[in-house]
Amino acid sequence: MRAAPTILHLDMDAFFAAAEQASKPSLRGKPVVVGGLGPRGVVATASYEARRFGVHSAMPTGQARRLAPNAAYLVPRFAFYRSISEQVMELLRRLSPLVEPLSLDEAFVDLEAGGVADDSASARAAGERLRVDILATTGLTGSVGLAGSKMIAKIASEEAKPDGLVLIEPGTERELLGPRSVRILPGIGPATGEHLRRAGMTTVTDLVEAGEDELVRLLGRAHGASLYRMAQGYDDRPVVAERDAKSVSVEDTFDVDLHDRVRIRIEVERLAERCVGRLRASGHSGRTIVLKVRRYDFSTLTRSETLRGPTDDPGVVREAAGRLLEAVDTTGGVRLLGVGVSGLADYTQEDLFAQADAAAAGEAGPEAAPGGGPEAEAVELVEPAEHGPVERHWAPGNDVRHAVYGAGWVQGSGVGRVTVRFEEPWSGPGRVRTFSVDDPELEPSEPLPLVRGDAAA
DNA sequence: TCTGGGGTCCTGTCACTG
DNA sequence: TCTGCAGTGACAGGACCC
Repeated sequence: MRAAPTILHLDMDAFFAAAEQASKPSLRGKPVVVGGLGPRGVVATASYEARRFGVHSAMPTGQARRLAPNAAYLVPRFAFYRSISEQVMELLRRLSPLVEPLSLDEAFVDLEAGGVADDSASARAAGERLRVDILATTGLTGSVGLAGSKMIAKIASEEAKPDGLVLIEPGTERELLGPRSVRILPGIGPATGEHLRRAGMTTVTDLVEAGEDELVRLLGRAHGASLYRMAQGYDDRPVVAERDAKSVSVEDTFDVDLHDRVRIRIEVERLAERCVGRLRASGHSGRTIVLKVRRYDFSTLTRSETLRGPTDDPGVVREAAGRLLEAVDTTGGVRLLGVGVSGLADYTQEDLFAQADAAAAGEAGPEAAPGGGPEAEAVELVEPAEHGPVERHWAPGNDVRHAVYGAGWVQGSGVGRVTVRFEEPWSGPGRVRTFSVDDPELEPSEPLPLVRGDAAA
């Protein structure tokens, strides 16, 4: 808790949908839904126009289509959003060296560490300047909350949405929180909210009046105690710039439940390979292998196995995941499979053996030959090469370039045809044309920048 | 057309160990 | 030698967040 509003929380407005609208002029002002488009997809982000129809995040896409049948439905383009996010985070780092990203579209900034004067006017000026810079750099809007703690700054940015700034003066937290629903506090989701409601607590004031002992009795030691503090407006969690990853995992939900045991085994092995790919890319190895299975009835179980030492060997992870699968009953069908690795280290058991060998042979210590030699090569993950004619996949929303008509994006595809709208972020709404899916003049392409730079002008 | 994907943290239980 | 206890690590599940 600080006596000055020096914690800033930035939340980009409807980020994925807004990025798509900025990149596709014909979608501006229209309902846009970004998410999984398969039979089991869910909405990642809905534009404010789509929210007016009742569409919101985490809603099944099928339900969204019933509510907003005329909205544009697009698959997420994470690489594109990441590139915009990096620009935004760079602007935040100009404000302060202490920036804590929470996701692609959200971050905390410690203004005190950035030398911003600790008065409300200075904080507000820094926040407003940031919003202007974000709009100029990315063409997108973000909402800013300023307060003396992370919790209140986050609540403030929620109040500020869309495209606004709210500053909450330190000292006024309790009166702000008191009448609100308990759900406003971080860590209270649907289950805890219902638990508290059954105990007769619906507002933050109810929590304060119940007292710490009662909350601990209801919710457990850690959760109860921290909730009691939060309900009183106390939150002294610092802004933390660097966070070490604790686990790496991949999972897939299948369009249709899997029943065939052989197929399930193959999918688990594929997931294990993908997981190790991610693990290696992050420069880690891990000791505990976790298999996740969601069954036909949505019940989820996990099985884990801890190895003697950390590994990043795809064969070892594949075999461990396979062993864990042996112990799982999959009759009835499986809708999701996942493989994860936790207990992360930045070395492997093999490294230790290599070090021991080197020591035994009287060689130099572990600092020798950094990144060189055959070990470094072994860490390279080789993607399986695609050979022969590959069927191109024209996902809705993806960028393309046509030899004659230029830059555009896929509006839809099916029965051997792909429909493309030709427009650029800085053009007006463009025209639509339809091609054969194997038209040689049509190519997938990289996203264009949202704001036209000098080079592009 | 019910319910994604990638994480974090906490709790209870059980086995092992000194 | 037996027993009880406390501490610890592994494991499984649940809740939450974006």
